[in-house]
Parts: sequence; structure tokens; C-alpha cells
Amino acid sequence: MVKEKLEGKIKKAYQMAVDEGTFKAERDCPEVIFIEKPKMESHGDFACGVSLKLARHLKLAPMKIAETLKDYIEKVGTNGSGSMKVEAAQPGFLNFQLDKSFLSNIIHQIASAGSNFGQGKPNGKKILIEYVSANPTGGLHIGHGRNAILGSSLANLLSFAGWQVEQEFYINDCGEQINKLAKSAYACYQRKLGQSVDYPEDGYPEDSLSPLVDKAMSEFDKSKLSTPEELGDIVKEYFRADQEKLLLSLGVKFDSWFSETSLHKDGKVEEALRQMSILDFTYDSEGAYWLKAKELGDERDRVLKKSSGATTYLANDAAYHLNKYKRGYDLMVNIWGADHHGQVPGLKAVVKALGEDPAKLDILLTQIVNLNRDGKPVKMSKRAGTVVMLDEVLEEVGADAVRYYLAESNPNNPINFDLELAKKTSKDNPAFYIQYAHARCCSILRRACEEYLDSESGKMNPPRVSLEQMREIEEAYGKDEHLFDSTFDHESDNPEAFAAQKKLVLRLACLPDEVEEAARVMQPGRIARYSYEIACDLQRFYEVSRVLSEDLSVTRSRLGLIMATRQVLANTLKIIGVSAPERM
RNA sequence: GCGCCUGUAGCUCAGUGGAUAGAGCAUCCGCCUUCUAAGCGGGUUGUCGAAGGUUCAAAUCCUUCCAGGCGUGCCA
Repeated sequence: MVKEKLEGKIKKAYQMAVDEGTFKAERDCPEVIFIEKPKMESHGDFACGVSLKLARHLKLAPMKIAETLKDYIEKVGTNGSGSMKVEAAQPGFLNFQLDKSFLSNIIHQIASAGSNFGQGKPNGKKILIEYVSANPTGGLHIGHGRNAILGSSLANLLSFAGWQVEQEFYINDCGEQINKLAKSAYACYQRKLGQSVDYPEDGYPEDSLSPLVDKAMSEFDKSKLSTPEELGDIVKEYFRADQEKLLLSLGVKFDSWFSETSLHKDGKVEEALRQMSILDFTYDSEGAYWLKAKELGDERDRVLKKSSGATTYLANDAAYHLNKYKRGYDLMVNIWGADHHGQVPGLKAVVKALGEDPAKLDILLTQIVNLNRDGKPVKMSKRAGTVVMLDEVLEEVGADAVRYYLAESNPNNPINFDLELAKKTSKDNPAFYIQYAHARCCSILRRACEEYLDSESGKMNPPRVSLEQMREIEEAYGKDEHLFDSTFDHESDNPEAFAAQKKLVLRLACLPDEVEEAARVMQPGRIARYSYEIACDLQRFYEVSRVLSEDLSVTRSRLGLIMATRQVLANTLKIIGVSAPERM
């Protein structure tokens, strides 16, 4: 919002300078105008280093360019959105100092946009995010959890940023693992019927299957359980349904569940194989059917159909991705665990062999999640040995903490998830601290309309703001641009308070830029960290500046700042899928 | 061997080619009669893994090397 505005101004100034012959160059600025937030306050609220980059094109000294741009920016004027000071600084930066009307205008804009504040304009593009995609042969572990939270937060983020998003779970419901599941379940079933059969070697653990087999026996007639395949189909659906339920409890909801088996039933795998052979990217060798993957950038060729006649996961993936491409997305994102990174070149090769554009397929890899308790590694599962199961972590720390910690980090880095930290109710725990900031805003808004104790007389005073007045403020603050001007009126009385308010408002103003940037690099974690910064700025403001006071006009306008903060916190929490409580 | 990821403060991590390198934790000092102290302010803390290169400007881009993690199936 602010950055966009400044960028526009600089661009206009540049063009004016060209039009008037001050700069001898094309009208289009040859460098990207990047607005940054300077680290040092003396460098203004925002800064731009484009003059340094333009020096080469214009063959002028950077400082000279900055000064010229400054003059033209002043000529361009403010067109109503509040004014600012511009300064040219060595070695050629443009530093912007926003004034009070600009700050007050930001609150007004947040107020009028409400829950839409920060939203990107619809870009008319469709994106498919495929994630989790676990085998329906057991529960989800914490790694699946990371994948799920990244996918879900990314979907929220991109949708907020203006994409049309669909979320899909690809069910790996056929192949060797599923056969093994069916055989294990069937052996378990036969034993329950009193038959003495050997349990398959390296089969799935009997204790985890036993309750599901019981359930199948109670829900289905014997005639439906006569083969391992029939029982396998039932059990894998139980596992899938459990996964869906667990994901829903974390706020992860898919638009579609795509079955791998359905590709076989519909002849789609054969169709994909034919398409690749038509383009001459396949061959027979050693009794198997191969993809010329090496020609397509992989390190070696890959088997599509085993000598047994069964297709490999890669052939099935080819069929699945052909289907995705046919659905006409502008971009497809797959989220995989980093232990699958070796498959990336294979899948890219398949896409090329199908004659589709690999640039439309983006694969995000998530590194592992290490669980700690007070700095020491934990192994908590009774069921799966060393693997930590998602439902156990969820039960211990709750959905909000799980979502925050799995969303917050950069997917390329491993997560060190500390269970004790996630349960703490202090600033050490950012998930808590952000929610607390939201609750604090709500509390102040509530208290404004309540009676309060007069410390001198010891009597209760009537509320500072009546419910009716509060409604009026809420309504007016989206409409009246100048309602909040007095928020910043007391700079000289209390410079500390002014600085804290200004910092908070400028932080809030960055939401649109943060959303845009996070969406561009597909890192919802940036929003989580941004949210934490808001919470810190609010806390600072709260320390040095009272909202509810005897001065009604100041109270009203500061309530506006609190409403705006609450709104931006709510919008960011929604993206990462963490709840925004009104009381804690 | 080859491929991918990572290397920034004692620890966990941010950092978009820009100005003096940033948070939290830890540690030290100070602060609660006031809207939620479940907190706040301040101090200490760095060969940005190493060496070259590109650039007016490099933690950031390029090359080489070192260290760690993961992967390298007719499993998925």
C-alpha cells in the first residue's frame, strides 16, 4: 500500500524528468523501483536506492539523480493521501518521512477494507496445490503435519493474494504397499476367524490393523470380506477417513481427494504411456518398459512398467499429472518431503515426455521436523517406534501451536519443534504472544464500553464510550478520513508514544506488501513472522501510550488504532490458520 | 562418486544487491497503585563456513573448496 504509492510517485517523477529532458533516456525506468524499510530511523520511514542503479543508465552521479528525483517528486504532489518529506541522502538514497495525515489515512484504509485489508487483486489465475498425499496404510506423522500446514497456509495465502486456489490430496491407494496392507489385514482377519495362518513378513503391525478389521467385520457381511483385496479396500478407506478427520481438526481441508486406483480403472495410465511413446520417449529393455529420462534431464532412465507387467509409481504419476495438466491450471504446486527430492527430475522428465510445460509444475520440498522437549530429542510414539505421530503432538500442544510452529519456518530448513515451548504462555512462545495481542485489543475495545473505577473517589464512573458511540466509531472510521488525525496530535507532549504509534501504524500498512511478497516466494511463514512483529509493536505502544483516557477525542482515535491492529492481526492469523481469540 | 538442501551471536533462527548485520532465548542491569506484568526498557554477544571473482555497493550473485543433513530401487 505505502510502498506501492511511493513506487508510483518515483516512477512518475522519473517520467517527468525524461519528458522535460532532464534525464536523457527512455520513458520506461530501466531498473526496478524497490522500496525498502531502512534499518536506521534517521534514514526515514521508507527508502529507495534506485538512483544508485540508474547511475549507469543515465551516466550521471547517483546523488545528482536522487536530488533530481526529489525535486520532481515534490512537483508530483500528494494527491490527497497525506503528505511526506523527501530527502536525497548520500550516496544517492531517497528517504521518505511520512507525516501525520499519512499515518491517519492508513488507519482509515484498514478500517474501510476490514477483513479484506491486505488482499491482492484477483489475478485471474488458477492454481492447484497438491499436498500430504500419504499412503492410506496408517496414521500421519509429524512430517505429514508439516506438509499439511504448509499446503494449507499456502492455499490461504495465495487465495488472499488473488489466486483461484484448489487443494487436492492424491491418495496413493495402490501398489506394493497397499498389497502388503491387504495381505496383513487379511491374515489378521483369518486369525480372528480361528484359522492358523502365518502373518506376512514385514507386514503392517497387527495391533494397528486389528481394531480396523474388527470394525470391518461388524460393518460388512462375510461375503464382502472373502479376499485380501476386498478387505484391503475397506481398511484403506478407514485409514484415509482417519487421516481426513485428523487434518480437519487442524483446519486442513481439501477440495478434492484424487484416487490413484481410479487412474487404472479409467485406463488413464495406459493412455499416458501411449502419449509418451507417441512422442518417442519410451523403449523396451530387459523385459521392462522404460522412459528416456536421461534425455530429459534426469540422471538415468526410469522404469515405467516392471517386468512383472505392473506400472511403477512414475507411470501412475505421469497419468495423474497428465490429468492435472488437462484440467487447465496456470500453475501446479506439489508439496513433498525432502526425502523424495530424488523423484523431482523423474517427474519433470515425465511431464516433458507428455509434451507438457514443466515450468507450470513447481515442487516444494519440506525438510524434516525434529521434536524436542526442553532441548532434548523426543520419541513419543508407542505405535511407530522412532516416528512421532501427528495426532499425539496435536493432543499435547493443541491445533494453534501445531499450526504456528509448522507454518512459521522456511520449508528448506529443518524444524526443531519444542513441545514445552509450544505450551508456554509467555512471549517465548510466539504463537501465544500473537494471540494474546489480539485478545488484548479485544479487551481494550470491551473495556472502553464498561464502567470503570475512579482511583481518587473510589466510585465507579460510567463507561468512557457508550455502546452506541462505539458503533458510531466503528461505522465512521471506515468513512471519515480524518477521524484519526488526533491519534498523532500529541507528538511534542509524548514523543515516545508518538514513535510507538507511528511504528505500529507503519507496520500495519505493510500487510499488502507482505502478502504480495510471501505469495511470490510461496512462503506463508513470512506472514507468521510478520504477525509476531505486529504483536511486539502493539505491546510497545501499549506500554507507553494509554488508549482509554479522559480526553474523549484521543480515546476515540486511539480506539481506531486498536481496531486496525486487531483487524490486521486477525487477517494474518487467518492466513496461517491460527485462531484469533477474543479473550485468553 | 553424483544430486538436492543447509552453514549468520553461546542456542533457535530472520535478512528483497544498498547506508552502522537483525529478532527471540540465554546472560547482566533496571522497572509492576494505571486499559490483560501472561509484560517492558537497557547492556553484552559476530572472521555472515573458507578462498577467489563480478559490482559504485555482496551475508545476498558466480566459481572452487570445507563441514553437516537427505537422496541416489523394476518401493511409494
